[in-house]
Amino acid sequence: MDTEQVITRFPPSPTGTLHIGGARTALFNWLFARQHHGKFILRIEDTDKVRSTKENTESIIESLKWLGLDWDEGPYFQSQRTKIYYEMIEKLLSSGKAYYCHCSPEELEKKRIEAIKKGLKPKYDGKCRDLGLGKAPGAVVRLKSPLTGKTIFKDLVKGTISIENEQLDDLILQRSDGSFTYNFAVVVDDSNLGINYVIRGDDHVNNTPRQILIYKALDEPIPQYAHLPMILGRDKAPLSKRHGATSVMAFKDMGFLPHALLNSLARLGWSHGDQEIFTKQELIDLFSLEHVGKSAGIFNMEKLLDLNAKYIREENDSTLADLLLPFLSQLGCKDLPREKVKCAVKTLKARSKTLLEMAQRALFYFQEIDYEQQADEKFLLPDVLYILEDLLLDIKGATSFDQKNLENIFSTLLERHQIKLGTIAQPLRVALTGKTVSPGIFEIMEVMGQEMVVKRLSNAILHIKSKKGP
RNA sequence: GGUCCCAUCGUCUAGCGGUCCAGGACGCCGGCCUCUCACGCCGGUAACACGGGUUCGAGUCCCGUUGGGACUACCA
Repeated sequence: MDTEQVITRFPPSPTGTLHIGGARTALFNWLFARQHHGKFILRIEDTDKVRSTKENTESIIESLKWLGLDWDEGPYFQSQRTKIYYEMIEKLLSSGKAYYCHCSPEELEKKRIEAIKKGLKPKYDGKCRDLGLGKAPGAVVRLKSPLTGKTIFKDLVKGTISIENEQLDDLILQRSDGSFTYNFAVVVDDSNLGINYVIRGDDHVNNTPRQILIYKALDEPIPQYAHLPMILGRDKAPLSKRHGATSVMAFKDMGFLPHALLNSLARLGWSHGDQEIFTKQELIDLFSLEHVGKSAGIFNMEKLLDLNAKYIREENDSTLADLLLPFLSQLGCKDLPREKVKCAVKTLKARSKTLLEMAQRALFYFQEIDYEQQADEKFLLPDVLYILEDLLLDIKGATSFDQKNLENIFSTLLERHQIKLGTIAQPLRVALTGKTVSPGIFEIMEVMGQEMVVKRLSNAILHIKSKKGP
């Protein structure tokens, strides 16, 4: 009975797409809810009519789905919940916890500037606080917050935080145009939806006391708070657009596996001893707010890359082939035979950090090749011509084309010419792929198949001959 | 300016007074493996911001300094 159900929430604002900071906040809320068999609610904070877009909302939802962070309720839209806000404003007004203020923005701005000039805190002077003013055009509703005392709360990651109430001013709850401010809407929504754990970014710590005051005025239970440290860019500045691709969808497009991103996000700020790799279930079981660090961190791209490579290596070929197809298609290879893609994947999974990289490396299997200039100059030389010609004969005569048989063909060829594999491996590699780097030559020949190998080898031979010139 | 928060290798971090001349991971540098590149394996590089306390003993507790960040809006 004492175990109240845990209810968390993720409230993105559709003024932009979901970036990794938001994604981590969502992840921690999701983990916490899942671990406690509670509820995770999605709420879209679209009260900023000017900057919010439908596209962003859709993109955020798509990102969350891609990451596999499913929600139990919502998405709720703040823009559709105004009725509740009106009711709560009424409640505060009638109980004397809030009041109308007739001060004009201009008047306030003037006072602000004067206060700053005098070195004072630029807060509202409480002019209309006890005037008992009524509703009027241009009036706003302010919270009548306590002038003395302290507001204290126990943050689950930062510890006890306290602030003198005199530092806080009578903040506006409802604007003169009738719309509601962020701090008010959040409290009303969280309270209304039964949110009892608020896990959010560090940038909200200073808002928390203000929000607690609203809860108190509303006479509603105050949730538990956990403030996560910020994620910084390379330059140690808070993450923003100028740090390049930070949106979750950009990571998808770069060829990252959702779980790799999730794992890497989880380890930014949270830790479980020395463990680096976690399955989703482990994350759910082991996550703990107590082990969330207090200091901001820089997102480590190299580490993500490494994790992604690890997960690619461990993923099965068939799944990878499905994931790879769209990337290949993007690069101009459409309608490929899935089986062949799967074989290609097998040769490339240990050497690709992202799906995009894998697709690029796989291109020679599916597209006409060009010789890289340096590779051509260094390896496609007349002195290996006779070996390649001899090899071509063997290849043409091969009755089966699996790796085992290819290796046999080669060992007799090497024997016959008294050479080592090393002498023809690179020329052959360039002949077949156009590059000096590729999976093992027996692997790629098997995947390419006899016909393609014959063709590329013949082309290379002609190419070398043409070089000898007249 | 005021208020609040933060501070261990380049980066992410372990560390909840002695087991730490500080451990793991990524990166980087060597080596092994080897048909190239990877993978894998082995080894190396590198940090408790500074100054005072408290204590028999401090990376770990307290205070200060310095340096970061957040908030201070009729933005969210």
